[in-house]
Amino acid sequence: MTPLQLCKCLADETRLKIVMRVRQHGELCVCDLVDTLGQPQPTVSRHLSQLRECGLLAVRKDAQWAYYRLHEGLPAWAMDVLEALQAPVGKQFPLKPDQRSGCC
Amino acid sequence: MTPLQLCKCLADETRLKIVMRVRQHGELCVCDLVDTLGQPQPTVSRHLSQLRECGLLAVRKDAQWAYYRLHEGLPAWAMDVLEALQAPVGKQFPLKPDQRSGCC
DNA sequence: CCTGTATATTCGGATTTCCGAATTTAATGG
DNA sequence: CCATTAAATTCGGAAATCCGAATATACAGG
Repeated sequence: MTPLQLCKCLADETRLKIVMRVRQHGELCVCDLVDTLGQPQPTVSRHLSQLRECGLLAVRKDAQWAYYRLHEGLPAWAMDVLEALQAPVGKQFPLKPDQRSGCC
Repeated sequence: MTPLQLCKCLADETRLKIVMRVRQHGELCVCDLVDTLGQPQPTVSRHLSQLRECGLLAVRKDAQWAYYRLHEGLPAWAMDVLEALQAPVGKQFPLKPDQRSGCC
């Protein structure tokens, strides 16, 4: 995970939103992301694959659902970047439990 | 300057290097950047224009030279992002005064 | 003026990135 | 089995990005 790779991962609106929201919630399933992002499921899934392959996100699969989280092995500087980016964007999307899609 | 815009600015190897080096030195002229980046002058100039237009860099022109610096009006969270990114990349390019190109 | 140096801009094409549509895989429950 | 739901993948084309080459602009010094 180089700084350039991280920046490229975050240089797309959908991916940036995904990472920020996953960071806020600790763990999110794909259907929650699809609902709140308003983007078609294949699009979200493609971006998730990308974020997984570059080591930014990790998955946990439970039955038919997939739960994404920040990868534990992320270096400290990367976590610092995400924290700094959350300041202006993150606060705007506080997702209360009762606003969840409830799909899973 | 939104987080997405910042990430896009930094999602290119040349631009990332430019910003990190400018941040380290406070101010750098174009010819210094051209020399140390090993990229053709039009390429560097194009990236500098981009970074200027999005508000990341500011210019000071003195005679035939142009000196670039981080824009003073950058929000705190953006400065934090740059600081976090400097940890892994920045330390690798400490440019001592006697390693300057000396062109200006 | 004329030359040389520093920087910026333009233009076309090549490459990369992104997305829509359709399909596939996998797991669950009847 | 079959239908349904969640998620991933594939494919082709559209759109955005990047770069090389050439040119333009601006300034300094003779």
